[in-house]
Amino acid sequence: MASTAKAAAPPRVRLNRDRVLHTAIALADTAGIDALTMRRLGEELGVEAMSLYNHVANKDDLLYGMIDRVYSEIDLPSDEEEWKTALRKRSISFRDALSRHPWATGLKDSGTQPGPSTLRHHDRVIGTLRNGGFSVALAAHAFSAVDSYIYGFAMQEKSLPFTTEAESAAMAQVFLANLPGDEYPYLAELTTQHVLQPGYRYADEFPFGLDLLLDALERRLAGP
Amino acid sequence: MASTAKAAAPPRVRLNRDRVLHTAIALADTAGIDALTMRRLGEELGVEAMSLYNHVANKDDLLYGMIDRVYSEIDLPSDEEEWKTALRKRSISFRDALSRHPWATGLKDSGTQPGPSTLRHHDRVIGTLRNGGFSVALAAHAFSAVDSYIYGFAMQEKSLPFTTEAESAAMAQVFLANLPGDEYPYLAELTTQHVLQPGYRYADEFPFGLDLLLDALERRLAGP
DNA sequence: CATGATCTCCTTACGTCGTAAGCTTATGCT
DNA sequence: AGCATAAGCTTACGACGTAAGGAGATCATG
Repeated sequence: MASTAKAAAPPRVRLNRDRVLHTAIALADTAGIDALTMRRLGEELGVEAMSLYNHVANKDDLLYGMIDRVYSEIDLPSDEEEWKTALRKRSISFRDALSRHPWATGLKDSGTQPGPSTLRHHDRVIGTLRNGGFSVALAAHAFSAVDSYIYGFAMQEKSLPFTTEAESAAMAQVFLANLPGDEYPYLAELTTQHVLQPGYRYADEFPFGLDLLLDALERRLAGP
Repeated sequence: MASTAKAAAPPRVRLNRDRVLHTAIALADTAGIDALTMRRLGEELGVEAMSLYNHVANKDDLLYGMIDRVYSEIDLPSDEEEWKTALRKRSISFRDALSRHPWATGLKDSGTQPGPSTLRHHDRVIGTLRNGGFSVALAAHAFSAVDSYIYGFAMQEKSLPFTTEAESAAMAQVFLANLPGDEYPYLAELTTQHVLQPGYRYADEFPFGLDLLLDALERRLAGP
């Protein structure tokens, strides 16, 4: 009887940092970063908000942990491939990760507390460049250029109010209808002749800029 | 005496949207975006928080207005210069603006409600490319690539916990001391041999990536 | 100039947020 | 078995954005 009572006792799953981070990311992905409140996250985990503080120092710590998890999802550059293809693959993987977790782009002070996955990622990217023949200075320049582009692209993609082709078309129509026809002629032209073309998705613009950068880097590496 | 009373009456300056936006930007610049609350902004203007709502629909509207103001600070590309130099100048002016107003980089949904200055800016940039011989599609690609880079660079710059050379050096020292020596060898190398070199400032990395992109675009324009 | 409408600004209040303090209960160690 | 430690809960506080509605100033119209 005592044992029955015990058996009926809550089959509660203990909380831990991993479960907290995992659920936080899932919540931010599906409901948006604004929905990620301590109370809501607690609810999602069947726990009161304040209990989360046993596994996370505060909300910023939670966010830092989430960001490091996103970095851990990025495929590291292979060191068996040429630097250019290795870097290209990891760049696409990087953008994919930011596209799966749009909230990770533009979190305040995201770079101030880099976690282990973040550091490892950076280290491997720089290593790929160095082993590809880049000087320390050129590797630093290249790293800054490529990652700025990826980050900025993800940011723009996120801030766009559409993602699918149909949404794009709808938005573009509204946009065109609302803007003073001849005041922004080039913008209107680009909208009708590019954005409104069948099959357009902003995400498809990504490889263009990436290859622009990688080709240019290759040239710098070979040239003077 | 009635007149004396009248003369002593509050020499109150009327509020208007322009004053609200101007003061909001100044506040965000000096005290950070977190300090920009409706109450604090009201205080700054000698007014109660709720009075602001006569000139601004809500806080998002305030932020949209601020962002459009930042765009209005960017030098538009001259149409008397070659596309490349015109775009280069405007890109540097763009980054300068984002550097003066770091809060403007990464505000949520910044692109969903473009204001008139934003639209004019985009229109002129696209126009510069079109008149420089870019096809509509190539202009769209180029615009996306360059502005993603600028945006991303500003983002990284903001998220870095240092700006001056002295701060960089101090941070780098702490960073090196704290990270597991041989776990991130390339990162360590880059830090000591690049970041810790005298005269280093991350902002100086900007022209490298920009010229990489512009040179590459020039080549695409000429080539196939 | 008078009078009514409209706009500006203020007061009060509500629900939500992150999280400090201190309690109770569960776990782990000796 | 008994106790230290950790995990989770309750309650509460101050700050936030902003809804509702009142008071005073300003403006439009006769």
